[in-house]
Amino acid sequence: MAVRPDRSVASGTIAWTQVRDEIRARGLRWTAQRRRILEVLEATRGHVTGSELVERCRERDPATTPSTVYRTLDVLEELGYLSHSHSAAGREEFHVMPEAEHAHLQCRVCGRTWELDADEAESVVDPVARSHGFAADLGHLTILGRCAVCVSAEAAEPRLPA
Amino acid sequence: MAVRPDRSVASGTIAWTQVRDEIRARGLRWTAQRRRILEVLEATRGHVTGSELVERCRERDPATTPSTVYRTLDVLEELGYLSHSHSAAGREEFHVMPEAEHAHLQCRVCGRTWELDADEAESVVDPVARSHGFAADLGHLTILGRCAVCVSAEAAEPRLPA
DNA sequence: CACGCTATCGCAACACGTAGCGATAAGAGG
DNA sequence: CCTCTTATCGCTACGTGTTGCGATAGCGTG
Ligand SMILES: [Mn+2]
Ligand SMILES: [Mn+2]
Ligand SMILES: [Zn+2]
Ligand SMILES: [Zn+2]
Repeated sequence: MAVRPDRSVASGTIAWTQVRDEIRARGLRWTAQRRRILEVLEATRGHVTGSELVERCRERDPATTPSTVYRTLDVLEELGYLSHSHSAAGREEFHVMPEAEHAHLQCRVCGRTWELDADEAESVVDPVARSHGFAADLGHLTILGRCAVCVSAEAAEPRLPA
Repeated sequence: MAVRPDRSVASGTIAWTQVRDEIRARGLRWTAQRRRILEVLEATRGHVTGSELVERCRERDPATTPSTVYRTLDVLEELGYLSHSHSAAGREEFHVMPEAEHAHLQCRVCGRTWELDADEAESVVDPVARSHGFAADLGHLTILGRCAVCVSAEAAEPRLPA
């Protein structure tokens, strides 16, 4: 559904003049609120939650309303400028224009996360593509579990050392 | 972390006398509220959200409090009698004593879900086990995407038929 | 530039959980 | 059966989003 437009800028950076034009071209409207959200996104790297973005918008304009921010994030995701996955807690985490689609690994013990590049993510979902004809949304995928470090820490300390 | 005790009952059924005994053995307490939640779970098949369980408890006792239900669900999951994954919307979905650990496929277009048996789920997470030493939590895994039916429907109807 | 359509806004109410707190009661021990 | 410890309860307030609605304001058109 989400269309990913071509981009002429460095990866990880939103070309906001392009966003503005595309929004207008679709009969949507370029508003001060949307421009502000885009500014915040421009200054954002990596993963962010919606409430973090609301907070950052409020730093620039205390009058910022959460519903406006969340609705704009929906629009931008629909247009392909954002994607999201879910943290272990189930909360949405937005990715600002990831240079390439990637999936995630998150350790439920230490909380650290890793990104799986497109190739590796592809090899993960290959079995379901073959057996079910299922077209997985790689960017949405987060695999929860225990990382190598935490697994071996558990093995070393099977019970509380009395 | 969650310990999965041996069970002598049919799969998909909670042996609530065993839950009671295990709760007491751990210094926890067997209360009327917990018994009621167990009764509701006994009558439940497949996947359920927390709010659905609150609602079903209220049918039996209108005085049911959400926080009590959610806290009990946490306890039962800790003890290994429940597991949860997340729907496309990110909400928790509980599985009552699944006969075997299984992962999920969910179509974001039609909403249907499929269960991946343990073998298939294993083959999905095998690449990350090999390359990262990552021990994935299969029961928590939901792969979102488009099912075979919806993919071919899209291909057949590339644009709105004018 | 003024007009009109309607997308978007802010607000208030709601939904779903979570967390802290003082009161209650489970249940172990005598 | 009484006592004591403390796990659990219900309550309230909070956090994070979502939704419906009436008012506002983009922006395409003449
Ligand atoms: Mn979860
Ligand atoms: Mn999602
Ligand atoms: Zn870890
Ligand atoms: Zn489908």
